[in-house]
Amino acid sequence: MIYTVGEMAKRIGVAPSTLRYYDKEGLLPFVERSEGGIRVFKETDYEWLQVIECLKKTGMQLKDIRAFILMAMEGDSTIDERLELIIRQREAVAQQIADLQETLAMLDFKKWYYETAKAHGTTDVPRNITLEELPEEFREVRRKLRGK
Amino acid sequence: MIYTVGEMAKRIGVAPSTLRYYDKEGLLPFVERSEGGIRVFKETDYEWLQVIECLKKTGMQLKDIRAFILMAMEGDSTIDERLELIIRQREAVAQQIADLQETLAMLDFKKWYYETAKAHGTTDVPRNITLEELPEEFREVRRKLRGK
DNA sequence: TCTTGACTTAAAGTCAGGTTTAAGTTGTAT
DNA sequence: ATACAACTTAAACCTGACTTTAAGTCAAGA
Repeated sequence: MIYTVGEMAKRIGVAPSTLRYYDKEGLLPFVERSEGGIRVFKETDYEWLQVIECLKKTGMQLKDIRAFILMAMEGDSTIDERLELIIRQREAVAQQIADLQETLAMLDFKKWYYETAKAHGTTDVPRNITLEELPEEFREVRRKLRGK
Repeated sequence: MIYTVGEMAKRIGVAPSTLRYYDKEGLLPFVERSEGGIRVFKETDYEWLQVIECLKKTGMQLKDIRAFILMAMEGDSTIDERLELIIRQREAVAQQIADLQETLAMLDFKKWYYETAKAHGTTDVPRNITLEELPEEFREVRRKLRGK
């Protein structure tokens, strides 16, 4: 099965202009052309696009994704380099998850804060609550919000 | 304790120009000025800046953060609205974490892929492995990468 | 008082990651 | 053979979030 740029764009869920832009930026060196110059996407190209999507979700920039793709085009001589890059990116994503979990803790505190405010009709109550009255799970996060 | 824009920027870890930009965009309506027009940050302003940083980390846009800050300036009449916004943002962050965990699974597969390639000197081995030989934990993610 | 560093503003510049436009070409269906 | 949708390119435009620049003002120490 082969696809045009529009069909493949639909399949992976991006605009056709986005795939053309990626091609222009050198991220799609594997895409071939018809006699008339029309892009022809193959089934294996779908896998490459999935890898690009995956790396994009890790927060990697397009120029770094291009470097990875070009390495892959080089063949087996770049296996070590590609492994190192994947390991670094894995660590980066693990860190992003840890950061978001901290953010979630802040939001859980704010949720409690506004629920308590709602129950009393004023934010004065949660704002002025003593450390002892504050549910234990929120003490650390309130300390952090108010500075050292 | 009071701070100038430069001191407060250092304390929260952003450039002074960023705080001036936020002020220009209406995110800092609580910041007062000296006689001569110099911004004077108070201790409670630090808490606001922490809240702004927290909401930024959730992926919220500056214009939406401004709306939240302006609501807070309105006082207790906006408690319900603010609670709803916090709940929505909490859900959004929970979703982001779930998405990143999927990405992490992809990277773990790729890590195994390149480790196996490294051990054999070629990506042919992990690429052509049968579904039965593939470690069970990676079967789902490989299926997803290759399309339905 | 004078110097100096940090402050002020408006406006322009930067960067990433696209999207849109304009003019032209390809390829399929009738 | 012709129509028409979908393709092609280069170049301009857009958005968000800053950053830099230029010209000028404030405030604290010598």
